[in-house]
Amino acid sequence: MSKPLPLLTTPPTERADAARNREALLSAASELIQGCSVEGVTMEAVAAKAGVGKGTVFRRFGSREGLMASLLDHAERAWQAAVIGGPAPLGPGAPPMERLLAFGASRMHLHLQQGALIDAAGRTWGDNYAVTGFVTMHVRILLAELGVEGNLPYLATALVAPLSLPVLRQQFDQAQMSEEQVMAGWEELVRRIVG
Amino acid sequence: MSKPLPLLTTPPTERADAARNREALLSAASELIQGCSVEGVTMEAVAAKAGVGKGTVFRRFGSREGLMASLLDHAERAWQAAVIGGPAPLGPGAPPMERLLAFGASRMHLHLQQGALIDAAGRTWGDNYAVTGFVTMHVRILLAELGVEGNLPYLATALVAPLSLPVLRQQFDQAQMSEEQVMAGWEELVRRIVG
DNA sequence: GGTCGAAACGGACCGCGGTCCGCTTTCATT
DNA sequence: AATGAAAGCGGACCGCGGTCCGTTTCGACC
Repeated sequence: MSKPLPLLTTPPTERADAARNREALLSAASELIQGCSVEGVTMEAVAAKAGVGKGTVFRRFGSREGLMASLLDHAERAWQAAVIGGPAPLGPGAPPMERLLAFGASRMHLHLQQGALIDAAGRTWGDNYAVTGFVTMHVRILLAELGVEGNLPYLATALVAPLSLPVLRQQFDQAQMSEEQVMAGWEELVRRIVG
Repeated sequence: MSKPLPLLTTPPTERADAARNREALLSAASELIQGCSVEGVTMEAVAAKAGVGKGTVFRRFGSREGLMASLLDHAERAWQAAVIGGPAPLGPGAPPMERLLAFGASRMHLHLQQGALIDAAGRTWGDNYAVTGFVTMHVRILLAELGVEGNLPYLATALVAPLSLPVLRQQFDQAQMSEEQVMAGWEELVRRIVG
């Protein structure tokens, strides 16, 4: 019996040992970050803790930024799953405006929680289309459900932009705002744009 | 005759040789960046071109990011001067809405022009209050002149956020937007917020 | 089970950012 | 002009991110 059409399964299959090492490295990195600060974690330390050579880490993740981005990816997937199929109001089921406000609060907290990791991942994460694309698309759909008319792609981007880490930092550290104040400001922005 | 109240002149005076070296280093860095890409310019190369030791560069600017931020500072000062006292509509004299739209276009172009430098300066630049503070304050004042009511500090931040480099990159590289499309989107955002 | 090509591995090696400390320069004071 | 102390200087040195290439391991096929 012929094997089931390789092209339909997983064309560029990852070797078993490679997959094992990827998991070991992600776990090792995760644990080391618990212990020290993110900046204090070196690639050599991660490799050692995972029991592999340094070259392997770079082969798997390309760079330090790539490794950090992979760690963020886990949290991001969980968050996206909560948006797509989790409990309301973040997930489906609540009215669009409630969902939108829940989205803003949730996204803000995610960015603050993962702040150090986001910094460490740099543009490898920031330019990740799977992230920015999903987020703006979600907002865009909610805006459509709210009956907003106009340039929805741009408006969605404009709503997401003030939730970015640099902006949040500026508001907390320089403008001395509290999380509640930031969320209140964002809600006002939303209501102005929705009209 | 006593010297003129040191506390009122320049308490932490910079020594003459130090000032000379600062200028030499900034010039050297500037010229090297013309020749190579920003990432290709090393601190040692800057030091060598300026005819000083490597330690001096770090003494003056603290870090590579600090040096890059100092380079950006020149362009930023010129831009702020144009906003404060340059020709309309960016400078004073034009109606607030015209000034605001000119501001957006000008700021966008500045970010795009200095993109590589902004990346290289990292948070040393991004957390610079003299920059974010000036920009949001300017927008805030224009919004006030336009009779906008509500949380002006937040609205100003929300208008500035979509002009940030990561957002612009996302729009150009991922969403395939042209500069005109981005500006049109921003203008629509402005009109919605101004009402 | 044996064979073979491709993929993965590991650690020596390199370049750059950043630090450190003994030496030199500046300049206020006399 | 002499002087003393603080500020500045320079380059050897360190650690980490990233590369390279000879060796090892996997797994597809016989």
